[in-house]
Amino acid sequence: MNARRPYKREGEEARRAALIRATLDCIAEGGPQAATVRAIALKAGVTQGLIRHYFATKEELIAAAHETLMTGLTEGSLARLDDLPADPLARLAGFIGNAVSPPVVDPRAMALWAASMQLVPRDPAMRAVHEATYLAFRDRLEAMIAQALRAAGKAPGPGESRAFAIAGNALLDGLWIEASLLPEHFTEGEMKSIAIKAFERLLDLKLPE
Amino acid sequence: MNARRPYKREGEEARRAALIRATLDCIAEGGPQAATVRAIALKAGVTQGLIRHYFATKEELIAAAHETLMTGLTEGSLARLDDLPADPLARLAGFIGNAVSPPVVDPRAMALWAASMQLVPRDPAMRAVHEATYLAFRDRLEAMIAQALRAAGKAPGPGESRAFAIAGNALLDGLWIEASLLPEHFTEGEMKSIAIKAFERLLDLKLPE
DNA sequence: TTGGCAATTATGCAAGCGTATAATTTAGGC
DNA sequence: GCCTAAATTATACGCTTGCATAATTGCCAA
Repeated sequence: MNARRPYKREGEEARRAALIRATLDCIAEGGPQAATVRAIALKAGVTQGLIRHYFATKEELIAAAHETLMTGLTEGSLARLDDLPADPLARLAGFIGNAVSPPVVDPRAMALWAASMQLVPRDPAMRAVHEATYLAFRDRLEAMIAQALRAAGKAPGPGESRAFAIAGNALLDGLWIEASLLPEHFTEGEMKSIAIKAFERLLDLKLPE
Repeated sequence: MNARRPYKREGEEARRAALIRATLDCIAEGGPQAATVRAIALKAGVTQGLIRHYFATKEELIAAAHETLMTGLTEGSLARLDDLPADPLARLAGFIGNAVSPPVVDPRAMALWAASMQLVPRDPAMRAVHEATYLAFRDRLEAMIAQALRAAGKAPGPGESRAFAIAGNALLDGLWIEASLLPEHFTEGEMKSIAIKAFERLLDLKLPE
């Protein structure tokens, strides 16, 4: 008579977080097709039935994992801003530097991001999450750009600010992808320098560092 | 007594090409998980058993499809370069405009690209293909930027040209992704205008159109 | 100490998957 | 016009998947 596996009760938050972390690990290691209910449960140290207790469907778990990933990436770029001087130009420069340097630049994160992008066009939930996180990031960038320009006495026109944010966001996205996908083609310092100089020319600003 | 489905014999090349095309269609429409043997066979207008007659395993078919996709994308972008005007400034502007407008901007291409990106960090062959196509594209852009700058009497410094190409490539990639992923957030004209203006400021150039 | 309830495990199921193999049809050489 | 080899269809098998449900266990209140 095999004894039933012993277990510990965990708070709802902790369990959900553990399941999401296990999901992201599975996707990062073997792609979305490797993130089966059984594999996720194994990695999280629970049995598969528990997943359905916290997420009505696997799709729901995947969407939650995507949201966690994206907000994590966004916050990674914003996290160390508090260490920088309040000067708007230094803040913008620091933000740009963070976005194209480790730990934001990371092959694992890149693989997860690519997996998510693939789902966005056909899964409404994923699309909504992407839209929200994309706009949140872009709005932060737009505000920072506007403050930096004002600090330099070059207040942007109404539509100009939006265009700067769209282009700046695209620039950071592209550099992040390149740095994450082919890291040995660039040194960390080079990427940072290219990003800062590109923003300087884009905004006609002199940025510190 | 149901009659057995009638069929036509096709040349090996044609059948392999049809199966690969059907595979890419399936991936574009429903992601890799939708590219099942049965779905591919249905879309190709054959029965599933035939697939194994041309490809020993499904993995082999997927690999062939990815190779076809990547070489097709590379050749497509290189071919479009020849259709552009000879004047360096108009040439660069036209190239930028094309890169952020249909048919280059295309949800199907985006989905396929995301599926490939996902494999790059894990699969050395995919990584090699990506590296080669990325560098080929970037080198072409670098040459066009250098010619445009020279035409405007602003020859770039040695390291400057590389930095412009990396940043410009990142900018185009990012805008292409945004436009493909959230098309209703931008009008075609807006994206084109943003891209051209961003390059004008980045390179300190006046571009036509 | 002990109920009781929610958290967790355990088991089962139907559907879809890739693959194997046998049966049949097509097309071309003779 | 038939005969043969290859192309294609048809069928079946074993496995994995996501999901459902029953059985058990851990924990907290009383």
